[in-house]
Amino acid sequence: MSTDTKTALMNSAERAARTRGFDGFSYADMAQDVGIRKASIHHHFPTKAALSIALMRRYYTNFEAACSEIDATQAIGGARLLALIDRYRIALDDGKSLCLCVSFSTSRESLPPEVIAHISRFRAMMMGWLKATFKAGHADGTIAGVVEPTLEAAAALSLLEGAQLAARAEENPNLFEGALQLLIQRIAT
Amino acid sequence: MSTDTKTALMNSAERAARTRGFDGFSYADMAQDVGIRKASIHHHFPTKAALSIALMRRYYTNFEAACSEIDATQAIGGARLLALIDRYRIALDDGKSLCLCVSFSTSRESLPPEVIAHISRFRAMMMGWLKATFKAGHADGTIAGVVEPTLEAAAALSLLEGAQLAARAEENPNLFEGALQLLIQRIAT
DNA sequence: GTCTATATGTGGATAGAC
DNA sequence: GTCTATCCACATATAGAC
Repeated sequence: MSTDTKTALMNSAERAARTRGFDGFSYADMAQDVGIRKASIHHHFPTKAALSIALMRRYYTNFEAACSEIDATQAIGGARLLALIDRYRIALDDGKSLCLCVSFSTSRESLPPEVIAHISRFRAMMMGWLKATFKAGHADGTIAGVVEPTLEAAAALSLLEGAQLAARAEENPNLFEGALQLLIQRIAT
Repeated sequence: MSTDTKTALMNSAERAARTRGFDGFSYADMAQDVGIRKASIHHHFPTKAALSIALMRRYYTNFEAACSEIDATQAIGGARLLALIDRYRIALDDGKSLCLCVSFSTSRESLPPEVIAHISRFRAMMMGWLKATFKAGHADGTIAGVVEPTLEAAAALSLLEGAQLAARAEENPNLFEGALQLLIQRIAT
């Protein structure tokens, strides 16, 4: 099926983008990874800009679905926040990979406006989810010391992304844990 | 003087690396920026790897000096932390530029081992300085709620870098402010 | 130290056969 | 949908004149 090749290409590209940055991988890399010729990739993604848009779109959709699933499976604020932290931890892949958003932010100038817009949408979505989660955690008493949910959300998002970056910088997942310790300690289990 | 050209090249390269990433600029860009031919750059920096080492070295030295200067001019823990935050704010350049360390972390695979080692050294230096600063701020009562300085340092460093990234993602310095609000509120002035 | 000229590789992208 | 072949722009890097 042709869909399989397209998905395989996107998987390869996403992994590459998140480990080496958008400017750090080429069609040649994807071709070798997936096992087709690089010219064939253009049939699925005419330009690299188009590929970046598809990647960002899929990433957004998946992440939004993951947040919804957390809400559906976890009723408590603290548990929800822990689940999100866990997702960022897994995305880190032992210090080798970053959130696509983080990776794309550095390569900003190489990306089409549509991707930039999508990054904003992604961040807005995360901010909204985090704000609601801190509010819930404050209400049910499972997150300590919450005064202003909006400020908590902004700080938490930067902390999560910064912690990923720290771990990536030294390819050491322990740095992610260390950076998040204080936040995790505020959560009652 | 030849030193001036070399410095001009490093300034151009640092700016480019911090705004577009290490894979996002070329000798051609530097040549145009500084006003010499790209072949001439190789006289000062034989390879791009050598350039990256020189950039990281200088960045480390400058930042360490800045931290020392903060210690020399500010006696209070809270004031020191505010001064550091200010330095990160300035480095952000209205959402256009990142800490060299942050930018280099994403391009990890394109960099020589010596630069990777230097990034670790940079982070260790910052962690040490932050830990001492939180300790001082706790002792003199100018930073509220400090329990474990080491954890505070790890969280603060990730927060600072993540906040820069957030602001860079949307080229909006307000996001840096928003992410740091909670931390700043803990500082007595 | 800077230049022109050039080597050599690789980037993304296209044309057209199968 | 995938291939071979090819284009063109640009990357880092070198040789050698001035």
